[in-house]
Amino acid sequence: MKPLPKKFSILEMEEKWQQKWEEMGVYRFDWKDQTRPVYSIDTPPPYPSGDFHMGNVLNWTYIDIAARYKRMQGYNVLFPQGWDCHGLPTEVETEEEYGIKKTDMPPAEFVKLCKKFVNKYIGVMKKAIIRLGCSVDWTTEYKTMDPDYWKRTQLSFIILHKKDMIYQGTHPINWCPDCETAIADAEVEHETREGTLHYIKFKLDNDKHLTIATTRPELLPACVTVAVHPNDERYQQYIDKNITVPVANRKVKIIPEDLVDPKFGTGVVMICTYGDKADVKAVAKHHLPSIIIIDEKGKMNEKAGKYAGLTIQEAKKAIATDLEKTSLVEKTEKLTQEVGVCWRCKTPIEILERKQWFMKTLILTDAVTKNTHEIAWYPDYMKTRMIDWAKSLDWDWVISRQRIFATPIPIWYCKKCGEIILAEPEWVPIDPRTENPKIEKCPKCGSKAFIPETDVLDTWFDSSITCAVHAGWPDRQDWHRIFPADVHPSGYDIIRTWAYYLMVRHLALFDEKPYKSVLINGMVLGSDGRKMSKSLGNYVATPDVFNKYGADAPRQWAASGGATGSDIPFRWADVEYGWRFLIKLWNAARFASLHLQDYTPQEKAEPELLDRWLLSKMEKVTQKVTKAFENCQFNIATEGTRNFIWHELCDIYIEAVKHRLYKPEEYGEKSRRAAQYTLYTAIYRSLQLLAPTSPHITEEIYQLMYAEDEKHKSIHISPWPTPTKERTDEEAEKKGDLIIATIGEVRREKAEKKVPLSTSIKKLTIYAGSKKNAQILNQALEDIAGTCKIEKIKISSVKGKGREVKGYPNIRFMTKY
RNA sequence: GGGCCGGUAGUCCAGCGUGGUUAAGACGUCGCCCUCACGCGGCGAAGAUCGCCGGUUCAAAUCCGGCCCGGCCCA
Repeated sequence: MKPLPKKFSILEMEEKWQQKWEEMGVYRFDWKDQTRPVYSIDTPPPYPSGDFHMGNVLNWTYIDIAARYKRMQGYNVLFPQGWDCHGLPTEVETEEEYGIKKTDMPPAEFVKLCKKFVNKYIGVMKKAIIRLGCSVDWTTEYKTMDPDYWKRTQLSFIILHKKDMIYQGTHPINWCPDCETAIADAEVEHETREGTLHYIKFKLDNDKHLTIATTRPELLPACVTVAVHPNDERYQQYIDKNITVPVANRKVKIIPEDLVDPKFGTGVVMICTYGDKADVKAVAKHHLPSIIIIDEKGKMNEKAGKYAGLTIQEAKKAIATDLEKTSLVEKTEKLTQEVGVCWRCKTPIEILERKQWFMKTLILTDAVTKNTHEIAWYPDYMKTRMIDWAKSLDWDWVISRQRIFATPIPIWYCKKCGEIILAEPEWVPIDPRTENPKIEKCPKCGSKAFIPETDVLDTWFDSSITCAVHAGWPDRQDWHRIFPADVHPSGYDIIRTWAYYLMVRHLALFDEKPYKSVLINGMVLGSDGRKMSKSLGNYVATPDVFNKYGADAPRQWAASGGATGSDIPFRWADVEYGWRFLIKLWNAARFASLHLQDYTPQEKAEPELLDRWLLSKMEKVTQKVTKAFENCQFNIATEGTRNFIWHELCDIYIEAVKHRLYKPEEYGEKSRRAAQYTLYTAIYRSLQLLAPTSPHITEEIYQLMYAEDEKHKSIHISPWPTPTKERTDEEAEKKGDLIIATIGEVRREKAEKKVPLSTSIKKLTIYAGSKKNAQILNQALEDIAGTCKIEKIKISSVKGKGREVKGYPNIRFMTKY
């Protein structure tokens, strides 16, 4: 056994082990091993923004703790890591990075730049994951932009298409006129903005009029009906009557509609195609026509009549002016309203109708609900988010996007007859934008000319097959061995996207759920209690934390910051506490290492009362920590381990046995051996319990103190301890507690008398109150004397006077200094 | 408006599924101690009507109902 040095550099130590682990390959998944059970993790492939933030730290710490715990439990753990590369953010950031516009060049050129950009940031984030000490099997690394992954994404499209789970259709979709693409609901943000509410007169047939309130007069040409609340008494008489839409000069019917808020404006609203989602609902419900007057660039089209060619803003002004001229504006007022904007460029989104590709997800809702219930959720209540979300969906999933940097849809159209040509499985990966279908001619009409589908797939279409991809689908025959994944880790904010899309896709593709359990992490809050974000100014950059404290300390923060699934604030004080704990552990181990130089674990020892007390507590905490890890209660596991090490082991046990270790000539060599045995055992156990949470320092101490004897290549592949019956000793615990309480009371008296703890007591007389108590105390006479610096102790079994030991009302003592 | 979560000492955060110890721990505060692993330490102390109001119960931070605040997501 090597003595631990007094000082250590956490940063150097961590880097050293990160390198060695990779060299040793201790975290490789063994595909050939048929003996150990498999534990597979559906690691999120992060979007490589280059910023591995504290939220990622929380997420990956949970994952890594689970991985390390399971590995020690004897599982063959698959901890893969990929990168979710595609998407609009990458396109936009690439444009910024290189100062270009994607329309400046051929798509292929632009894709090259995107890849260059992504690869750069993958490098940065990979470093961060390694620096956090994650036990990733890097031989599994993949990128969703690679041809090999395209192949899988496209193959999944082909399979679903053949299963009739994918269709093309014209539906209302969210559209960003600036980015010129469809965007998903999940990509629409809501902002509070000021608008103008126009009160506009709509003429009735009888020369009277109704006034409607709208913030969007430019949509008048798209107005298809006027609605009032069915119970609104003011307007009962007008229901089913005709009314004329100004500007458009079109007669529409007044309909009753529950969605109308009688308190908004005049209680009469116009339904346009489309002003907002409520319009979409109303149009569908009442089978109204749609008149789309805005084009893909956000300009009015020919259906807007004389306003064609104007931008939305220009049209708004022009129409407002025209209304004024004809005295149809009753009044205008300012109004703050929620506007749906593009999350990327903040342009207000429009709802347009366009031909898109959809996946049939609505028909899977029952299956989603059923499977969600069959999955273990940590914490359990998070499952309702998934179920509520699935049930709340009105539309199928729009999977096509009008972008460049994404997986292409493997579809062509026959130029002559319009026949849809779906790629065959063996054609992929393929890019229809640059390659022709691998057939001579159209199977329907025989034409040899094809038009490629230029739309690409939603990025979620890439990342929603990870469970199958991690398992080796479709290349490995045995991929079902590792599927479904044992755990799907995720933040609760993306349950409705990631967990949901994974579920529907795997159900549709394989009729099987993708994961057996879900591990949820909360959001990381800034010190002000709000979700940490750069724009709020409460942001702490991960490298700042790593550079100061390394990874083990922030991992402690992540593990213990709160219950699994709850939000946790980032506080430097918590990281520092973790850091101080690591130093405490180091020093305790160092103390042990100094006293264990002549110790060999083969030697037999006879543990004394306090030794048995500690060993029994050790078994108890092992049970507690094991149970906590099994239930993903990382905070409970961490707190249990810390308290055992810091308080029971360090503050109580070590202090109480120092005299035995330092003075064998006085207390006996046998007694020293017993203390050595206990220290050796308890420190090793502490390291093991802590290894999943703080992998670096535990490895360092293990290698210096234990590797020689315990002979595991790494502590992280040492077998997880199982408590033994012979070490669990209720009686020793009870007796030990009594002794410790007595020692504590003597110390408390010294504190109250304001004498230093080192002051020796000439005589201590304990009135034990019973023979049994006296017997117990007699067994620990030397421990009490040694710990409290007592020259002479007298123990009487009778009840007596003096200071009462807290929690033991029959035990009292008197001291003489 | 809907869904989910939270409201516990000056601050942060456990406990709440299976009601029953002096409600755990940390930060901070206040004493004392340079005890030979550690002052990035040790020993002590003070500090909580467990959001409010009802109910169930011998007994509620914990179960039930209502209310008030706050957060996240969605509409």
